[in-house]
Amino acid sequence: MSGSGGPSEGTQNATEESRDMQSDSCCREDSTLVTERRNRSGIISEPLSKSLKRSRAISQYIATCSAAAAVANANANRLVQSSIVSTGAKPQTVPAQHRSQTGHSKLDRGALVSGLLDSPSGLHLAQAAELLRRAGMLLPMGDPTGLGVSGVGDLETVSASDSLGSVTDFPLLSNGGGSGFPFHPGLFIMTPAGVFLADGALSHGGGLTEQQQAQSELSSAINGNGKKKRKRCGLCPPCRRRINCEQCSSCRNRKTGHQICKFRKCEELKKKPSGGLEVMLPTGAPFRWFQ
DNA sequence: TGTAACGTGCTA
DNA sequence: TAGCACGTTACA
Repeated sequence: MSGSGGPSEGTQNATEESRDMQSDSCCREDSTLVTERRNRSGIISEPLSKSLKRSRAISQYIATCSAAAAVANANANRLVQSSIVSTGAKPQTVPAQHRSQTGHSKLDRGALVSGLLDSPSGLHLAQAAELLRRAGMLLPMGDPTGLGVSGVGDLETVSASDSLGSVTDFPLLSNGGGSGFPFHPGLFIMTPAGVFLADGALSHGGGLTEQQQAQSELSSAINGNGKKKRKRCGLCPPCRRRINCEQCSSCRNRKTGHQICKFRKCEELKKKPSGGLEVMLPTGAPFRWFQ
């Protein structure tokens, strides 16, 4: 709005920034870039520089970086397909191109698992998984990527028996072979802030302290009436970016704008909180839990 | 207590 | 509808 740099400059900055973002957050942890000012969070305030001259559109950047998540999703597909069967959604095959260009092997296990949980629909599957993990309730170790799909929406307690007829609608939730998810869907409470465990769920296992912690977060989310501040997903390319461009309006107006650098703005937070129960499957197909 | 950053209303 | 400004929240 200030137009200090002129429109064309802003565009170029964006593309240059994007190029940098690609190399910075996607495939490497290049410490050579981080010689600039850092805040205590490790965020670098770095003016756009010559290092950004080889650039590409942010959309390209995002597409490329999303490949890492795509690979993770591909792994998850096998597991999610059983759910897809009940929804009619058609699985997609991740292009081999994505597999070859990701270089995501540097991602640690946690990030990979989180990637599997990441939902482009703005839902907080990663948060839900974290809560589950804390409560010692995540899927058996034999299959760390064995994740069910879950959806969030307005504050709502979900009863699978009421809405779905039976747990068989959730193949991954079936405890039949000992590798399924051992909890009834009705034990979950879905809120705009994420998926949480309902009271009874925590009595099934896990350390008491962590149960209480998860329960506390549950209460917090509920008492907040869904108004609780959303947090950055930490998984999307912008979130993984650690450099403030110092050029965008948010950076320039940081003191008054109180906004994060536009290039670091979480993709999930850009979206409006979902009001429905629709989630995006790793296959890219929308999936509505109920209705 | 300071900083970072989300939510939201206002304005162009 | 996007961007800005301000209030507010979260966290170290």
